[in-house]
Amino acid sequence: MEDGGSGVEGGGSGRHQNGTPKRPRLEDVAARVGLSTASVSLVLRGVPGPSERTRQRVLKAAADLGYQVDRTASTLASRRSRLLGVMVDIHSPFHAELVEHLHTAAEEVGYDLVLSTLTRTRDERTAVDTLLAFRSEALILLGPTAPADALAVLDNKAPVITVGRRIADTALDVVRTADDDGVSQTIDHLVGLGHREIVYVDGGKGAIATDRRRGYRTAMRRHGLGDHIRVLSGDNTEAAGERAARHLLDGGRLPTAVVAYNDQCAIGVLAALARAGVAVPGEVSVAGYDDDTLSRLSCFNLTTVSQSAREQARHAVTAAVERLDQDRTEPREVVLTPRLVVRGTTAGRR
Amino acid sequence: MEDGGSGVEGGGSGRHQNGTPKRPRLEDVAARVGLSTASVSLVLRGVPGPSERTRQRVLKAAADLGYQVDRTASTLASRRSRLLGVMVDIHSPFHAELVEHLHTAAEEVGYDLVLSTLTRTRDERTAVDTLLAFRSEALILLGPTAPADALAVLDNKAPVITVGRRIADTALDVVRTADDDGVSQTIDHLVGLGHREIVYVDGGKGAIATDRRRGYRTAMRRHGLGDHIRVLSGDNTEAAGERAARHLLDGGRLPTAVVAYNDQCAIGVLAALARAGVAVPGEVSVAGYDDDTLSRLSCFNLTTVSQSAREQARHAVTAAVERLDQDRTEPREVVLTPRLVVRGTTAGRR
DNA sequence: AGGACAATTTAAAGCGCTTTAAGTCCTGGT
DNA sequence: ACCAGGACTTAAAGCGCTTTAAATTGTCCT
Repeated sequence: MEDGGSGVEGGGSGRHQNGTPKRPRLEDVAARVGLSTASVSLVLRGVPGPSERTRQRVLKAAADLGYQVDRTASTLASRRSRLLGVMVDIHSPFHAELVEHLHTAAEEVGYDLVLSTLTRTRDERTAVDTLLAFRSEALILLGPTAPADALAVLDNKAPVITVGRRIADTALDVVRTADDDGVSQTIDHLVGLGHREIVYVDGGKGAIATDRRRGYRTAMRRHGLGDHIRVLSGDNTEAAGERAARHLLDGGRLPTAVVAYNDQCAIGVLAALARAGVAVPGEVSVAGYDDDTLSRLSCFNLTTVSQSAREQARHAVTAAVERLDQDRTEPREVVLTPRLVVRGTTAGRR
Repeated sequence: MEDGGSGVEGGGSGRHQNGTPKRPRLEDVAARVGLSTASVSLVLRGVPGPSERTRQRVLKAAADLGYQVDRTASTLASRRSRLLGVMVDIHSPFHAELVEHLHTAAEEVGYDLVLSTLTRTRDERTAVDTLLAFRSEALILLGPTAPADALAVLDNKAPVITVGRRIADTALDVVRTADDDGVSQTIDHLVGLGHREIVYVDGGKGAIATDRRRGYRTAMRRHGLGDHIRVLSGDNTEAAGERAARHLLDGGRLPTAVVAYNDQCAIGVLAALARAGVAVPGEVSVAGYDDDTLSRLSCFNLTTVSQSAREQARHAVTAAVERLDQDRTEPREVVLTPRLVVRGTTAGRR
């Protein structure tokens, strides 16, 4: 009861004016309870040692003062930021999902996230430099496009965990799904429904596109449909899907199914077919990839492939923690199996 | 030429192992050129004073060492983080756009951004605490839902700039667009095309929804169409749009135009109408709000209202800078005029 | 040569916290 | 009584940088 004063500070007392924020420091809390900053620090971090009585008083004082630890100071002092730097493309719904799960996974192991985003005017280099400036202990890069050797150099500054992209023979940690497997599952599904003429709309020359295309080819051959393999050029846009579909429509005979590189592209296909009066899935079945928010819209209800964001996020965090706290040094590649999500755009042959 | 050594450090020399990152410090750079850390600091920050020769040598040494300033240390030492904390909903395409412009605007005035996102398990409180822990000098909150008084309390810790939401009589800075005006423009457009029976699908009870609804009512009356006012309950989801449209379809007589609270909702309307074989815009015109990525998809090509993300972002950063560097203390509210984007879902009455 | 003055450079004191080694107090045991 | 040992506390030394006041040079006059 010998505490000097109590209760919340007078309203508005801490108002920032003339650039004098007056944020309470550890020392202020210490003074309030007549203890050293060392003890207060111990209590606030939950380190065992301080007595129960001290603990209570400190906690109360901190709450009264509205004390909040200053990360910059504690990072500097402890030589640990407990921060995982995450590079994301803020326009990607899939990245959004990953970030969501990264947050919960990181929290469980006592780490925080700092996000740095790619934009039209902000390249990967800038984004990563920002993460490093914050003293991130590890870098989780979502779908980086930088060349493998650049990533390897980066790895010298902080462990790099690449998510969603295959990287040939490097010492980096990689978490991804088997893209070829995903497309393969789609083909199996379609063949199972009786389809034979299945066209694939390509996604360009990236590592991911390459894998998905391979998955298509391999699966077709496996089903003895090597002669029906047909790849139309395209990319990850709706426009590409439309173009491909129009090409098919102009070509006279339509295939019975179209598998697109991703959902955006698939939706372009869908739009073009609808405009031409072709029934989906009545006359033609269509499938995408990514399980984008788009694909779930009831007006599309697109059959697609889900990439298990949750699992990828957890593995990425685990990989980081192993590097940081369990000094693992050999690289690890985690390849997850994607999951086919059958919705309304695929059906048996008429 | 008296520099000790030169060129890039041996490959992989800085490898982190056993948690010993060995990141170069200012002192290392200083030692390399035989100067004090004070001089190096001056050069690296571009402060005038150091001679040209010193400048060159320091810059080279820093580059050779791969030196990168440690934000935590400089923030602590300078008592300035030059950081603007931004709270975003990472799933929102509109926020994504805002962030993109916030980045460029902030960079122009020498500030950096730190992002903190809302997720299903991460509330506004947590997000804001994180921003404060990083010592953000101002908080830019995108579409916060916290009550006005909670925001006012927050404002005592750092200037708060609320974006995209109206806040009644507080001392906070607000940047937003006139939601009522946006809907109003849509109505004007439709009336101009000859429509009279225009139904509005509501967005619920938030501040934004209220404004938009009011815009609808006011505009209808202004055109002498008070008798035709008809508001269907709904929310910000596709499902709500479908429900509303089905209600209209079941009701027998269709209106000639439907204006929805937002694009998601409008797309639900579109889907339901399409399923029922109603031609858009042939029989019924439809309009949304937000100029969502969705609305631009050629398969929707939705007439909608754009919220000028770029301008809102610039104003938000300006407001923050005025508070921080030009000690403005009176609150400012910036209300921008939204812009109607006429696309393919609205047309003259048949 | 001597001194005033401008141009550079730097010593040193922190920023707000963590951490380690060193206390300070009590309890008991003997 | 006295001391070992446990339970708490705390003094003090940084972390990697910025910043201010002061020191060091160099330059130019008279």
